[in-house]
Amino acid sequence: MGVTIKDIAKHAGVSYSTVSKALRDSPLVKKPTKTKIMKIAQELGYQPNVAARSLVQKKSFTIGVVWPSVERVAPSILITKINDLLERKSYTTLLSINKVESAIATFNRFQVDAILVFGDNKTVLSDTLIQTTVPILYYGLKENSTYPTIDVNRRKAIKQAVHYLQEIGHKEIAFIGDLSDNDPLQKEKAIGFFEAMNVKQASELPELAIPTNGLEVHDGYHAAKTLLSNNTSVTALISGSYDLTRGILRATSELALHVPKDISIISYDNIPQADNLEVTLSTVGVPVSRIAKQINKALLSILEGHDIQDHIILDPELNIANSCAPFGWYD
Amino acid sequence: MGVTIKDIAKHAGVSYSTVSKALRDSPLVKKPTKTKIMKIAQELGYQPNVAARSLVQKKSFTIGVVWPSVERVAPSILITKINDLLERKSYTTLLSINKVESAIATFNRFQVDAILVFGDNKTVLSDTLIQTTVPILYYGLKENSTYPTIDVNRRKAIKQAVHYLQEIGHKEIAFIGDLSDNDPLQKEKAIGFFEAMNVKQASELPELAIPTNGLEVHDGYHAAKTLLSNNTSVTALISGSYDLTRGILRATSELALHVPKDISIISYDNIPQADNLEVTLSTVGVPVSRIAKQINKALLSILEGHDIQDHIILDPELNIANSCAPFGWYD
DNA sequence: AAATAGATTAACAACGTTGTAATTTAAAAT
DNA sequence: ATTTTAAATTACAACGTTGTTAATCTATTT
Repeated sequence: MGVTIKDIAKHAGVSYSTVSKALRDSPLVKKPTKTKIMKIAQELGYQPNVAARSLVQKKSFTIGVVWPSVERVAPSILITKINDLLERKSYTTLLSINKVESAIATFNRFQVDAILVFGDNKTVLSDTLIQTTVPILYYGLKENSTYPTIDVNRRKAIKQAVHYLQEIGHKEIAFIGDLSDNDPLQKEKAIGFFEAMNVKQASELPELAIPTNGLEVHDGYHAAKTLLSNNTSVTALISGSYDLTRGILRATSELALHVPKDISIISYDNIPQADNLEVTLSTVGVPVSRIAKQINKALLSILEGHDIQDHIILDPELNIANSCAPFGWYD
Repeated sequence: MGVTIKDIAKHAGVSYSTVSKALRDSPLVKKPTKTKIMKIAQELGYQPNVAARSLVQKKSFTIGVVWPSVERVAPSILITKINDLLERKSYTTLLSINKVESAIATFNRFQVDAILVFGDNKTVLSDTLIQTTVPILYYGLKENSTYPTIDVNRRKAIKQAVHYLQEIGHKEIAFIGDLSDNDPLQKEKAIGFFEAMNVKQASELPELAIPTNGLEVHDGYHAAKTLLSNNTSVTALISGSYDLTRGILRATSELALHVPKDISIISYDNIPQADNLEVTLSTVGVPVSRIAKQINKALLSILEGHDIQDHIILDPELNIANSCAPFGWYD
């Protein structure tokens, strides 16, 4: 069925080992023969057989990505970027949406050169449970992994937001986000808020820590609407996610509140601005592009056989745009 | 590095070909030896090498899925289901998020047994452009593919919706959806509406064909709000997508309109009900589970070497729940 | 006890590729 | 013209697995 180097060899009247070398652009074969062989390969539509190649080379130039939760949007932007970055180094990425263990087993059988696991804040990745000869990199909650891991400091991000707002004079700062104990990822953000506000838990800030039922646009809308209809003393708002923020902005516009004149808003976020909202958002978080670069770097370092630092926690950055104003600025 | 059958052979004191047979559960090897070998394989953590196996068998028990638009939610539900279905037949699916051509090339090199391409209503899949020895199945707009294809009859779906509403007495039926020419997928739905209403284009139904700017929740909300605030003669609504419907329902609830008392709503849809909305939605469309089954069937048939019917267009079905009431029912 | 059939196991080529060693060819130096 | 040296090509083993064929072993039958 498929065209092999032997077929090319016959057509070119050379040995198949010459063909192999020619196609890999080895200096061991003369230019003219090389070009002749290349041309024939082209014409025959030759595709190198990965199975055969990786069998002898023990390398497949492929990265396996374990991605158990296809539905989430944020990681898909990340994976796209990483894919692009790796492609430039002539690596191919292959995704599996199976359960972590079975995905890792599959990738082992396929002899991928490295495995990148996207953690979904539930699955714990412990080296005692997993059998792999392929190096693994984990992107997700550091607490969930005993492998080299890249994580994001969400707690610090929200703290930064609080401090920034305080610096520009705000006192009554509210946080809208998932305050439940279910999602450790979201919880980190809440803790960041509590710590920055010098309290231990939500109950100490009943009017400033606003819980949502979920992370959808509507949840933000709802929370903001109830908050802003009741408590008018709040001058600044921190949103736990981009979607929540979109809902919040819809609420403010319905209530005829101007951002940042009537209220300052800063959003947790690490995805590039998708919509064109009325205001450009001030945000805090680690930009996806930086996460992608970091993962890429770690991956390449692993591929070169280096041992990498076990846990890398990325520091968030403050991105000041137009959705915050100093307290009293418009008075 | 990895454990091979030769390692197992040494430990067991048998030849490696016996090990191979034992692991494949061949009747050519005795029970006791078989179990002994199995046990040793277990202990050593043996993982069969796909490269070697597929090299000799010319089969990899793997399906390559080309998935250029990771972000979209609908296909991810589908891919998950297909993955599950194939897993039962001991096939593994591997996704690529690269461009169609390069993804197909990759999968050819990997010698996958079949390729499933998810069309994203832009990319055309023409066999004159693509080089592959691996059979391809296309899921997407039939117009975009010269390969065996599975598509969904969106036009018919909307027609069904109109007819159903007419049957239960409605006359003033509006359609909320993307009416632009950009997205051929959405356009099919609009055409379905026009045909069922016996007109040629949107301009003939200025008050019933309501265009949206996009397909997000908010777009549905906006369209419904303007429509229902102005034209009160409309008694039934067809929504072009599930997200739009969610927006529409928010609008009706804000306008204190009761569904289905004040207005009947039927939604185009082929995803399982995600949210628990106030009413259970009457929908029309091909259920994902059926699409998944169909794709699975086609795939398996291809894998067995059968030639399959070139284009399969799935017929939508009407799913009657509680969001529609006969005209005048509550009078 | 010898012959024979049947059941197990072992040997080995093959899959398509690469890297190394061996060979041939061409060029340079005598 | 012959040897030496370098360049270009070829031969061949190896990667880990499977399927086929050959070689053992073990009962059975005579």
